[in-house]
Amino acid sequence: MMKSQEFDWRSACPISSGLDLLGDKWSLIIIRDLITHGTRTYSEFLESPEQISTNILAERLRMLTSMNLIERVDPNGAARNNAFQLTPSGAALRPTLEALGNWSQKYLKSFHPEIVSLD
Amino acid sequence: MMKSQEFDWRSACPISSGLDLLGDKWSLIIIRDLITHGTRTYSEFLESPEQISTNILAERLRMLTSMNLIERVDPNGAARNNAFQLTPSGAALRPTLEALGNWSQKYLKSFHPEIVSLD
DNA sequence: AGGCTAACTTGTGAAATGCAAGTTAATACT
DNA sequence: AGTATTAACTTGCATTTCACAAGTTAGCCT
Repeated sequence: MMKSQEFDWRSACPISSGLDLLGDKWSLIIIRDLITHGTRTYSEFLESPEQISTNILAERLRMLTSMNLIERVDPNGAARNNAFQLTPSGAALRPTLEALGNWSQKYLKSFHPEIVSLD
Repeated sequence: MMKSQEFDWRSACPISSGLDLLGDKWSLIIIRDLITHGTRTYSEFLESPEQISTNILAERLRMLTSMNLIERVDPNGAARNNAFQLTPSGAALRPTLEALGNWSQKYLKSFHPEIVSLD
């Protein structure tokens, strides 16, 4: 188990620091789902086509919450049906995800023909 | 060993597809070094403060080359002192990295006080 | 109050990563 | 020309992360 406040940053570079936090296959998928849908419950995240597994989802939700990128819609409510939403700092990742999505559309089509366009 | 042409894409979403390729701790560090320095040899990559290990570096250079994001400066030359450079599609990742760097600077300072500003 | 189900946790095997050492071949030196 | 040096890797093994399946807990509904 990892307490996210005590991260091991590889360097002082902002890009590498961003990757220290979000440079894995799942964290930004969670952010994407929240940008797309506004709020999302635990089981709604599981329905995304990428098929995250339950332990990874739980751990990422914990870490994203501890880094204040996401929060419960009802902070004091019980977990059941208590969706997550982006905080301002999580929502501020939108330009990064848009840039990545645009890049992928443009340059991955030849490797991945089924890739869809963003609207 | 992985032949990058036969990637397992998790979905048709451009964001998840970008992360399938680049969503790890090292690929975008290599791209960053090339954006910053123009060209970089194998041993120059090893000097970056993040300290990639040699096997991971070799594998990532292979896969980024196979996906046409980077290339040798001298495509027909021997490996020794034959630096890498970005192709147009690799260079097109610049806006994504800038967006990520800007985000990190703004929102990670409280967790990582030593983080430096981009110029 | 009993059953259902959302939100997890736990256990175990597989894969990715990190670390140290070894190999190869091009260049530099004498 | 022969030898030493070193850049660019590869290999083997320990460690960490991840995936998959199953189990647990606690709200909610009737």
